[in-house]
Amino acid sequence: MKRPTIADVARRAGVSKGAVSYALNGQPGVSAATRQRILAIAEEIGFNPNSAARALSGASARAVGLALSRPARILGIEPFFMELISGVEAELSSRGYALTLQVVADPEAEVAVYRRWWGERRVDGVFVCDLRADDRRVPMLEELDLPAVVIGGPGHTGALPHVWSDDAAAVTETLEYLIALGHRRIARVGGLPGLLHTELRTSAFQRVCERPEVRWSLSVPSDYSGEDGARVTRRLLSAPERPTAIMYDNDVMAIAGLAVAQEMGLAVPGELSIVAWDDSPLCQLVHPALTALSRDIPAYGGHAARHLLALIRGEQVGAYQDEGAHLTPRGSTAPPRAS
Amino acid sequence: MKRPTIADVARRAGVSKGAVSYALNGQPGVSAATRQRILAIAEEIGFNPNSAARALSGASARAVGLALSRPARILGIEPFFMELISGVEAELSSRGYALTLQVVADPEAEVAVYRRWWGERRVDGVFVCDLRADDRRVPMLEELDLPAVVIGGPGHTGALPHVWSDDAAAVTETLEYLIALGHRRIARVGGLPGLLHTELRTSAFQRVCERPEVRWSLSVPSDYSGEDGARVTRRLLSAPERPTAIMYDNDVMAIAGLAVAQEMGLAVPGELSIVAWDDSPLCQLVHPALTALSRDIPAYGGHAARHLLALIRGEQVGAYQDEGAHLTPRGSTAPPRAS
DNA sequence: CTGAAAGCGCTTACAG
DNA sequence: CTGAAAGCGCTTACAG
Repeated sequence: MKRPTIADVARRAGVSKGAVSYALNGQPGVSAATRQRILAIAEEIGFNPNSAARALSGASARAVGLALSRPARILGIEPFFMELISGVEAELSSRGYALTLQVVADPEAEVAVYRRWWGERRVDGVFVCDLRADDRRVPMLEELDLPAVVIGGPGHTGALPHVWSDDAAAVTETLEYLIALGHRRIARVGGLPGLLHTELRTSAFQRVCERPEVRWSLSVPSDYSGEDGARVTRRLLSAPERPTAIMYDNDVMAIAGLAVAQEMGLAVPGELSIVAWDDSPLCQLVHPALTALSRDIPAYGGHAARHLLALIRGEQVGAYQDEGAHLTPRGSTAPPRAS
Repeated sequence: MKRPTIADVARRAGVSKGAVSYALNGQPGVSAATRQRILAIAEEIGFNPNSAARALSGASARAVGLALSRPARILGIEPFFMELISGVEAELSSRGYALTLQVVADPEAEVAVYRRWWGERRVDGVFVCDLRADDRRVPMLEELDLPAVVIGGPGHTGALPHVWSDDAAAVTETLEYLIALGHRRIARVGGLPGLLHTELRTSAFQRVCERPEVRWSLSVPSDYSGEDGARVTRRLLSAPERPTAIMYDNDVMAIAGLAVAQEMGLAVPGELSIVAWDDSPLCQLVHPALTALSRDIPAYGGHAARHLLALIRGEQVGAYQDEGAHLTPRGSTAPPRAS
C-alpha cells in the first residue's frame, strides 16, 4: 500500500503543498473554508505527515527520550519504572508525542545515548532518571541544547528543570511515627548507594536517628532485589542487639524481610515492625499487610512529561515539587512488645 | 552547541558527502585508507547522522514500535512487560535500533497508532502483543507493508511471523503434576478473557480436566489484579465443594490467593496447593514458596526483536517456537491431605 | 575509486 | 489569502 504524501492531498484539494501544510498545522495563511476542505481530504485518504520530513524541515521530531541504566532483572521487579512510563506516556500521547526508550548497561552508556540522540535529532528532549551525585549527564545536557527534565532531586540538577518529591520528609514522617510507637532500635535497608535519592533518604534517616530517643540505628545499602533484602534482614535480625523496626527502600525487599522474620519465628508487628517504600498491591496481599509509603507514580511521570513538553515549546520551566510519599499505616507496624 | 553534519566531515576529510556516507555505512565505493580517515574524523568531531535525513532518504527509521493497551495499573503490577521490553531492548540497542513505545487505552487505539506510525514512517516495524481472537491489527498489518512480528500464538496470526511458546503444554504439565499428586478437585484463576493466550490456556485446562481422575474443575476469568485474584479465591474456597489445588495465570494473583487461604485458616499446601504462572522473585519470598511456571521472558523478547530485525532486512521469517514455561515445584504444592 | 547532483517529503520565508 | 521555491541532511544512482 502506497503512503499518501502531502502532494496527494494538495492535488486532490487543488491547492499548493504549502497550503496543506498551513492547514494541517493550524497556521494562518489559508482560509477557513479551504482549511476545512483540506483537513477532510487528509482524513479521507488517511494522510499522516512523514515524521522524518517534518523533523528534517526544522519542525520537531515529536518524540522524547528516556534512557534507563538498571539491569533488566531490577527493572522487572520494581513496578516503579513501568508506572512512571505509563504516566509519562498518557501525557505524551495526548499531545502526539512518542516515547523513545533505551535500556543501557551503565550510566556511561546513558551519556553516550543522549549524545547520540542529540546528534541524530532523534528526540526533542529527554528525561533524566536515577540521578547520581556529580552526574555526568547534567553538565553534558546543559552544554548541548537538548531540553531535559530531571526526574528527581533536589540538588545536583545543575540548571536543569526538575520534578521532584521530598523523600527526606517521607523518611522523617516514617521515623517519627515509629519513634512515637515506642521504637528505640531502628534499621533501614536502603537502595543502591550511588543514587541521589538513596543518599537523601540515608541522610534524613541519620539525622532523625540522632535524636535522644533513638538508642540504636543502622542503615544498610542493597541492590533493591528481594534476595538482598532477605540477606540483610537475616543479618540484622541475627545480631545480638536487633532492631524492633526496619524500613525498606522498596516493597520487594520489605516483603522479603517479612518472610525472613516469619522464617526466624519473629512476630510481625509484635517483635518487628516493617515499613515499605512504595505501596504496590502486594503490600496489601501479605500477612500482615505492610505499612507503606504511598505515592502516585503515574502522576509523577505525567508532571515530568508536561514540564518537558513545555520546555520544548520554549517556555520557562523551573523546579516542580510533586506531592511526595505519605505513610499508610497497616498491620505491619505496632508498638514493640516489651522483651 | 552546533550539531556537526555530514558536510562538516566531508570538508575536513577533503572528500565529497557521498564518500562520507559510503564510508560510514560500510558501502563499497571508497578506499580502505579514505574510509579509515573519514571514520576517525567523524569520531573526533562527534558526528552522528541526522536520523530524520537518513529516514527521508529511503534508509530506515532505525526504530521499531510497540503499542500496549493495558491499563497503567496492570502494566505496573506485572513484571512481564518490563522484562519483555528489557529483552527486546538488549537486542535492538546492540543493532543501533531504538524502541518507540506507546501505551494506549484499548485495542482500537492500538490499530490507530500502528496506522499512524506507518503513515509517518516513524518505525521500520512493530511488535504485536496481547493477541486476541480475530484481532483487527493482523489484517491491517498484512495490508500495510509494515513489517510486524506477533509475540504470541499459535493461531490467529494470519500470515504474520510470530514468536510463541506453548502455553497449552505448560498447563497440561502442571495439571498432570497436580493429578499425580492426587488432586481431584482443581480450579484455575485465568487472565483477561479476550486474550488469545488466556483462551489457549483455558482450553488446555478444560481438555485435561475431562480425564476421569478429575472429579471437579472450574476455570474463572480475572483482570490479573491481586484484588481480583483474592476475590475469586475467596469465592472458590467458600463453596461447599472446594478445590484442593488452584493454578493462577500470574504470580500476583497466586500470592493474593495464598494470602486468602491463610486468612481463611487453610493450610498450604496441606489443604490447598497453589501454582503461579510466571516465576518472579516474589514467588520465592512468600511462605511457603510458590510452585511456579518459570520462563525466560527477556530471552523471549530478544527472540522477537531478532526476528523483527531480520524481517526488516527483508529476510524470510516464519514462526519461531520459544522454549516455553516449565514447572518449578516448591513448597506450595503437595498431595492433598485426606479430609 | 570518487564527485556532482537529484531526490526523499515536508516547512517556511518570500513574492504576488 | 495563495503559489512557487528554497532548504533541511542525508542516500544513491549516475558519470567520470
